[in-house]
Amino acid sequence: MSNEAAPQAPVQDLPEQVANRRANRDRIVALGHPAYPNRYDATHLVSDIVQAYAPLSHDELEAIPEEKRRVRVPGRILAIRRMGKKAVFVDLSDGREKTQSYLRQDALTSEDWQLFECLDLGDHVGVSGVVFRTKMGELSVRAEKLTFLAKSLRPLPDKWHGLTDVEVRYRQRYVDLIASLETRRVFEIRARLVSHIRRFFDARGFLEVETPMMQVIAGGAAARPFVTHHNALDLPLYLRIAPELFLKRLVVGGFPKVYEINRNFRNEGISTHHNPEFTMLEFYTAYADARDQMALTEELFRGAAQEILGTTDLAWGKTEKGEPEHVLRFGEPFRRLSMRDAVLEYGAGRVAAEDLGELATLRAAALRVGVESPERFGESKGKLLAELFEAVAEEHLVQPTFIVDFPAEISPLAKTRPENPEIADRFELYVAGMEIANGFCELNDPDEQAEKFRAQVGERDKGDLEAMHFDDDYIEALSYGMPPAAGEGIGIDRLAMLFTGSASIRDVILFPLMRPKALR
RNA sequence: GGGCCGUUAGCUCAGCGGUAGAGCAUCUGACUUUUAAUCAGGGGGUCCCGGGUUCGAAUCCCGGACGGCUCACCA
Repeated sequence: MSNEAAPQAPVQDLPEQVANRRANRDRIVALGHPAYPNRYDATHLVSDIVQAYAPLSHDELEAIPEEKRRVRVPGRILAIRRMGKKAVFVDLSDGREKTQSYLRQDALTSEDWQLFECLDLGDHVGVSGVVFRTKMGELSVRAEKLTFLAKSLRPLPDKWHGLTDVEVRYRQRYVDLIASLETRRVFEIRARLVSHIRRFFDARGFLEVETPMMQVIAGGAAARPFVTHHNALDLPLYLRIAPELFLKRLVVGGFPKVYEINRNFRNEGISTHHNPEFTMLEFYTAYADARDQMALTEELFRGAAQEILGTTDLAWGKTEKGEPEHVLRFGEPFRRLSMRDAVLEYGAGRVAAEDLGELATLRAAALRVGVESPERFGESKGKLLAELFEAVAEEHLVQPTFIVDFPAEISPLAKTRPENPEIADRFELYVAGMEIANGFCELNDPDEQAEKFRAQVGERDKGDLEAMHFDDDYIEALSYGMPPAAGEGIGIDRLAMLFTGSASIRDVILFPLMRPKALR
């Protein structure tokens, strides 16, 4: 903003309400008040007043000496109800709760009354006075002194309908937050979720770490990265698509339990389930396998729901009547289903067991369920099975379900089952038709890992932009010996969607990526 | 990227070929315990942008911008 000349429009050219507010700000300054003072000596926030005094009746309040219920409370003005020239009710908000203040001309100095005359909806003020109940029973602060705290130069959204323009809600989240308690609730729940996760892992002896977000090789997942450049080193760098390979280096280094909660960046499409930057929890447990991680995951989700929402039954979706379409039951054991069985169960009538054996029959089945040009997945039966799964089963996995027994071909960082080298010891958790978590027993044989990297490089040479690079340094790390370990990634944004009943990932990200409005 | 839908006052919306409207907000006036306060009156518009059709376009057609949903891709 500072590099462009932003000429201030003449007052007469401003929108009417902005011009009025600027004029009021000038008047306030003329009355001797700073327009934007540095501090206010508050005794209570609005919520503190509600908490402390709401339980008390009119008589109980009056029984308390006035000097014991004298407060100084700051807040944003959300409503002004004038009762003639000499009395007025002003609603004050701290963002969370509201309380009203009763201003009488004869209880204020004439200077303070003049100040009141210059106030607009949205301004911040401090009210000093005595807590009481009106004859309508409303908890109020009878103002004795008024302090100006900050001017709002723009009008707030409609007090009744709020802000419904989705675009403005995302672009100007601060306005959304002012206007919508529900939006505020979503982000409070998200914060409590992250906080719960930290406490959960800390309590179990996991060490929270931070690993590079800028990487020379963007590894640990199949995705296209963002590219950037370090000037002093003249070095191309990638924003990470996953922390995985660094976290496992730490397991090699002797931290048997580590976790990280941080941003990943993937240069791919945007949708109701995808934002280019998203928050991922990854955690690694030495000496554990996929089965152990699944148990830990159930425990984490169940405890979080109980603590944050007070129930393990989560409402999801809305019917036409406005009732929840589903109740996600986190209290019951999560179903476990092999990818193969999921395809057969949800593709019943379209896909049969004998289709899954040969390349040709897999391709035919894929075509039948709507996968376009299945030959683009090459000769990989594993990729075709995964495609079938996504086409046929994914959207139906509403209740928490672990999909297990992934094809080894699409799991280049995972160990295979001891009894079957074609099946990875891997799982993904699906809830509400979304992939929420992905975990597996980590491949720790450096030679086998090198082999799988080479196969990935082969895929990349054939044009798969999401195939992995060969990471020499990671192979070297493994060659020092990594204990058996299982790892897992959990998408925090999607989990927050489940916990808040949000249909779009943009509703749980404060500032989702938006295309710039216009380049001037 | 494809399809469908949306963009009108600060906000929420109506108007869909014939002089641009309502509620809230704003301004003026009445009211010293109201709470979506009430009552009376006034002001406020690049109808997203650019073309076209028409005597006449917010409205119809074409192109574009931004957004939502959805399909494709992904986590």
